[in-house]
Amino acid sequence: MKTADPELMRAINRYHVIDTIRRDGPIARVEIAARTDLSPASVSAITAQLMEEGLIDIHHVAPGGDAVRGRPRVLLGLNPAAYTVVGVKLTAFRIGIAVTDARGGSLSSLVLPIRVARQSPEVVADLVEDGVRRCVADAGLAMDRISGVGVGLPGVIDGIDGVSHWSPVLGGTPAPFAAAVSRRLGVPVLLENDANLVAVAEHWFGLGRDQTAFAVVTVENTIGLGLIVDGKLYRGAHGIGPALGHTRLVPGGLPCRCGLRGCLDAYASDWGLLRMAEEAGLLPQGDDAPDRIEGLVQRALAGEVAAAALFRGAGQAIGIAVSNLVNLLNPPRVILTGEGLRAGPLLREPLLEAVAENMLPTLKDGTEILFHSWGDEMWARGAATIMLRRIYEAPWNATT
Amino acid sequence: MKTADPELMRAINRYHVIDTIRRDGPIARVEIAARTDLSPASVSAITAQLMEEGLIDIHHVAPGGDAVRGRPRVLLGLNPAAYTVVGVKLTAFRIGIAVTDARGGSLSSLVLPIRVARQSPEVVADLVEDGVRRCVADAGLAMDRISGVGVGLPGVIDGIDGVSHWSPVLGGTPAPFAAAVSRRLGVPVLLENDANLVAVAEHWFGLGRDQTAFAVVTVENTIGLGLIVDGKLYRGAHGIGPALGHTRLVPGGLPCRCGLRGCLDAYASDWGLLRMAEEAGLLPQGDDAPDRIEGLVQRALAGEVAAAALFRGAGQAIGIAVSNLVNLLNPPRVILTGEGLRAGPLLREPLLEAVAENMLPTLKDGTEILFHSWGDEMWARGAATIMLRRIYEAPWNATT
DNA sequence: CATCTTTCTAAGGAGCCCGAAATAACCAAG
DNA sequence: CTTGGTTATTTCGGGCTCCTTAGAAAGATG
Repeated sequence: MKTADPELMRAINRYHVIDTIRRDGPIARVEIAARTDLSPASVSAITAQLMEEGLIDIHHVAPGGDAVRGRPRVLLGLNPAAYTVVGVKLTAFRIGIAVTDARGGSLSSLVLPIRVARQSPEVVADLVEDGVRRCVADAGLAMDRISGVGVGLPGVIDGIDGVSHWSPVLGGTPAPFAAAVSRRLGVPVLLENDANLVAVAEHWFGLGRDQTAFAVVTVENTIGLGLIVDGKLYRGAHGIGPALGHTRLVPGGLPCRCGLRGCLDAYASDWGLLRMAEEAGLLPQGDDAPDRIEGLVQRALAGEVAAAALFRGAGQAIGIAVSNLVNLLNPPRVILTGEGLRAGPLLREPLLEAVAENMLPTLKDGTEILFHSWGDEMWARGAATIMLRRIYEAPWNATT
Repeated sequence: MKTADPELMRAINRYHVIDTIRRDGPIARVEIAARTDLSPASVSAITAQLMEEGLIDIHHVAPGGDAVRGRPRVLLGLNPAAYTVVGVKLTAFRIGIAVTDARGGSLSSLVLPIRVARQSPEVVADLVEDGVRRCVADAGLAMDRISGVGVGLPGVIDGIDGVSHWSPVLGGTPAPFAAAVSRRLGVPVLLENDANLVAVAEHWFGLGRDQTAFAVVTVENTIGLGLIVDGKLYRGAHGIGPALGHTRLVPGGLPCRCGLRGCLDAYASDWGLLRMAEEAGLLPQGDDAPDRIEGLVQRALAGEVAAAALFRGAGQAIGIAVSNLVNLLNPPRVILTGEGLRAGPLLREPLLEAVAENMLPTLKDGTEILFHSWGDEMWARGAATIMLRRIYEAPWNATT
């Protein structure tokens, strides 16, 4: 057990300072002191050390608060150049890679349109290695400038040990993927469920910046869930995070990849939509090429009734799952995101209706449901963020 | 924001010491020092203060650890007499009251067999007042010896502000019940969802003593859920805890008290069982007197097929909900408890089958499902515990 | 140049932790 | 009964960080 010694005290105050700078952008020392209740003297000492380490830097000098007189405030901000990290996102169809700075800004990016799911984890690790080396070179950097790699992928992922227990991308056998990639690249690698990754990114850079607890639902090839509780990523047993896609929605319903029946995934994920479309004769049997789901979306948006019904059903299913989530856990905010929202209002409206219909009336006032559409850069931030978390991690986690 | 100063440091270490004493029973100072990594000097100082405050006391003197030589260890334990609190449990049929000491030991108890649900919150507060005064007198104490009252009841309860937003006991209009009782008795009153209360009690005194995260499912007049995450009670928005009873199990299924359809409560709570029994012609229409559900249990245990089917169905429904909970949140341990388990194996077996059938195979190894049957004294401990939590609360919650 | 605000530096004081030494309590052998 | 060995607990001094206060330096305005 970590005891509380002066070192921890320093670490806590240091964390408060960094966190304030992160949250409230470029900010003057006096202002930090006011918000953290630390004395200006302490803030000065801490920021001096942070600057020496390169974690923060001087953004610019601005005239004082209300009055324009007096010595101008020196605004401090996170130093983008403090760390360079690589974000990797694995989906069934592609490997996305981006090199980002410490603020989540993208230095270079790369997409490998590869059907990852048919390859063994060792092969995937090889592909990731090649892609990362390429992308780092594109950014004009050497590998030794990279502080770490964050890999996000759907499935049951042990983010602490870096093991994929079950994933549509890496298969059903436990794969120590983080170690595999780390061995190849010679830098630390963190593996994380993609929804967790998004949750952390939302917490640092997105709609969760000012929140201490919220839920993120990702709608993609699978339906994922990330939870921030008490400002920290929620993990269940053994480092495995939460999952929404395999809640039983319809007992004895459609079969799902996981071997169970009636999962949300079978009704609302890309995978499930394709299965249902095949079943309904809308699509021929086939593999899961990315253009198939795109085609289905286009047909639905163009007004094809049967296709539209699928997306409406998916929206409703997600809506029920979200309302269950709200009834169960009552998070103050739920952020919906992911490529699966591409069907737009077609999916969104039945989703919101189902939420309204199934949420306990008592909870309606206290819960926000938000949509957040991301560009490609945002998941890279997410992957980058899980590296940053290592650096900035709140110290009192360590006390138990 | 609370800054980290020496005071916080002390508070953290003090908490670690108390927590170690709580967990590992009567324990010597050297042993505390070993487990907390604090120096013997610090442990000595902290325990001296705790003894002065009366929170802990000397249990007895035992010969040293392995060898019998040397100065004997002085074993320290929580002092039962440190605080006296009253636990109150409200259900639809009765008010249970117990006076307990700081270790959860019962000094006196009382059950008022009153159908609480038909009375207004103000009347219920009057009844609680009378019962508490009686029970405290029975214990041979004066009211000014009581440090506080903890009230547990089912429903959507804001445990921070002490407001019942929706409850089968206090109705659907927000009722500031904690304030109402506190005004009458002149002592602090905490209101809490009964499942939260049980979760905290399990954490302090029961099957969650050694755990830092687990879930408690209570099966009674309603199905409740309490979550301990990171050693703390999980609360959603606005102090309202989680709830399992109103997850949608069967879309468009049986109507539930909450106004929705297909809730778990409609299938597995006492309330739902009675409704289904009436529907099936097993029972005449009637109110919810406690003997009705008891009668139904007896008939089922005696072999009446239709009645038994109801309980099997309830077990299955709970099993699905629990597996959803596990698939969703993956808590390392789930503790099932409550009077609703009175049907025994009749309910338990289909429940465990449904869990086995619906849980993601990957999670099976990491999740324990336990049953914990309580006597009446245990909920009183629960109610008492929420007072204790005030006293012992982990200090680093305060830093954000 | 006077004024004003921010930032830095320095000194004094308080609380905590830790290590070392002292003390306490008991056992066991002589 | 005494004395030495052994382990637990307490006491004490040094060192760390924090806070406050005060003052000086920096940088801008008027």
